[in-house]
Amino acid sequence: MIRSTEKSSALTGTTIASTSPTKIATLTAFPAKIAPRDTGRTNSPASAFSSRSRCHVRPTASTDANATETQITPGATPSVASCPAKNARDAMTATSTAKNPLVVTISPVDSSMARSFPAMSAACFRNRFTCELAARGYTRVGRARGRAHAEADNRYEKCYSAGAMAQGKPRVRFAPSPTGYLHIGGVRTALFNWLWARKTGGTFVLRIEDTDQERSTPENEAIILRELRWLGLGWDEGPEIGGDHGPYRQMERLPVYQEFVEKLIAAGAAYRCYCTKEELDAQREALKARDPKAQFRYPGTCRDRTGPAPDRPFVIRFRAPSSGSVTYRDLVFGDVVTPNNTQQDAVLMRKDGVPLYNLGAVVDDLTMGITLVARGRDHMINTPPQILLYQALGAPVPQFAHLPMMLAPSGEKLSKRFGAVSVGEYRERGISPVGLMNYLVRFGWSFGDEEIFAMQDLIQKFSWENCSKADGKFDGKKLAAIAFEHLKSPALTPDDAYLDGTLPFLEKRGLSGIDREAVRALLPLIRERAQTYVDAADALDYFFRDLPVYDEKAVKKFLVADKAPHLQAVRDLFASIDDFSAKNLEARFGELLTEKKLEIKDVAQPVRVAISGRTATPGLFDVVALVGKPRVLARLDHALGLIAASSGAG
RNA sequence: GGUCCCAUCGUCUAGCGGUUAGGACGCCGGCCUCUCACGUCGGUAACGCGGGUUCAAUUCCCGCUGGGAUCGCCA
Repeated sequence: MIRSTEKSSALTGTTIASTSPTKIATLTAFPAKIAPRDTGRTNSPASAFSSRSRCHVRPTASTDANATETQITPGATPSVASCPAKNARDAMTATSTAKNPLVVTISPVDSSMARSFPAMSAACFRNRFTCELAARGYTRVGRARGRAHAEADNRYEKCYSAGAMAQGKPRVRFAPSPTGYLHIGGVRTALFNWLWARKTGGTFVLRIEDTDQERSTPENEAIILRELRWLGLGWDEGPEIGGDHGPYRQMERLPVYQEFVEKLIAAGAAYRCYCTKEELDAQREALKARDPKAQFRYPGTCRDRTGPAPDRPFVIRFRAPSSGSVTYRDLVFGDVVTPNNTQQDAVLMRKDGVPLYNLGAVVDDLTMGITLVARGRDHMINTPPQILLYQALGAPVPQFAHLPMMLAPSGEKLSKRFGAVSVGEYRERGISPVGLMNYLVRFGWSFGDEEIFAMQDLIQKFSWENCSKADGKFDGKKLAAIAFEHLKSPALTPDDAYLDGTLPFLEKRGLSGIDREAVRALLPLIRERAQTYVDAADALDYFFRDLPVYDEKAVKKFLVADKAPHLQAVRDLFASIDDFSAKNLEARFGELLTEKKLEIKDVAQPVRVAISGRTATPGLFDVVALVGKPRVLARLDHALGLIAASSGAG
């Protein structure tokens, strides 16, 4: 029984009916309607639910006040329940065990589609169906592939947000290891976490994962903290500022890991392993020699060891389950199912009591109350074993969000080999920090067609839902262009920020003690010409010297003997002018040109070179006005001197 | 090889079953112009392949191919 909001125009089959949801059938009969479509093809309803299918639904405790329209009668037994895919069966089970009536809508849809609803393909219907389940208060475990689900995802996201707010603010973290400079990929991870914390009023925790004692250094840590501050990514809890969940360096938390390891051992989820690294390496080598393709797994020598413990150092291993699977709902990637039989008894803690990554991360995220773990996709493979640890600990599992990877233009992992990968290098190149973050945030995240954002914008607009899943390649030109957009616009980079960014580079050029306000006055001329703060300092250079640094080629080309009379005339003209405003200068200059029957292009370049030392500057009269009469005259005299000297010598 | 993940211009992306497949960077050309820029106008260029579902597939489903991640007492 179909009700649809038909429009007669829709009968043509080309016009789309209203975009408002079109209500459809009473779904008591739902299973019978979708199942029987046996086309005789291989794509039967059952096979439509393959093991690759992504839709999972689970009843939640929610009650849905809106569920008054059309309903699937709870308890209805779907006739496709016998389909081979467990996932699909889960979905169907949700139907049959639903406590609340379900409402199914199709939107938007044209009337012919609504009419043919009973015959819709199982796959197609399943999508609609699960979307609506999710939207109606059912937790869909994971995002389905494809876009038909986006609406539900969207609504789901809102549900989630609301839920998280009710339970308490999100706590997110950035957990770099101080084994090198702060990598721009790491910055992106930090940024996404930071944005989420700021958007939701949550907490951004900074944790230093310094358990790799071989490579971690305090210097590297200091650099990371400094760069994060430079970017404006301040943390709410972490090194140097403390917090209620500290300490925030893993090497200062060793007793915590010890405590959790003991819990795990007591619960039988972990055990002491007395095998030495050498023994295992030898076994690994032996296996590789026998069968290069085979993958070595810990043989379980100490797994069920009985009797007295050997008097030897031991590591702690996880007793990994060999059956079942781990499923988690990634905020970006949707459902991820990983069978446990691929897990092995990984080492959790070294013999010296220092935890390995998975243990450290889980214990810290747990004890620091982290509610959402957002990190690079390269960590995705670590998530199932970490969830297993949470479960072994009887602890709540946080949410996860993985970000697609940023690759070098070659498609390889972004590394030093590619070029600049550390934040410091971009700072030294004079890239605007907000511009850098704007580039980074647009990498794997989008907001319609918008490209340029102020940080406030981003905080408001950011969401996991708009993250993409595909890896991408770093593009330095695009970064430069976006950073430039930020420097160009006073709205995006206020004068004071611009000055803060530029002054250090002026100092590097030996121009220290410069009057901030004097630079401020020049900013309008500079902004649209400087892609970076380095460019800005360069463009500002000759305003702050007695004499500019003369470019050799420019001098050779424009400060030549036959231009000397022009320069002299200009010099005399300028000397006679008291109102040194750009406007007045231009007017008087024009008169001179008319009088001498000259064209501006014959004179402008020599004058420009004489005054700035270079061929490319802002408008000539702006430059003259801002360099100021005394220095302009001095420079013209100097240029005249240069010409005289060279023609005398030549 | 096992496991996991992904797939729209060269690059970053929009797209949520009907679009002349949009924007941005890059590149090319025009305009503006005292130089350099900015700005502006225009051009270039993409749905990996094969099936299925549908009146209609870039979009939903499956397979293939391709790419990536990972398989450490690194993180």
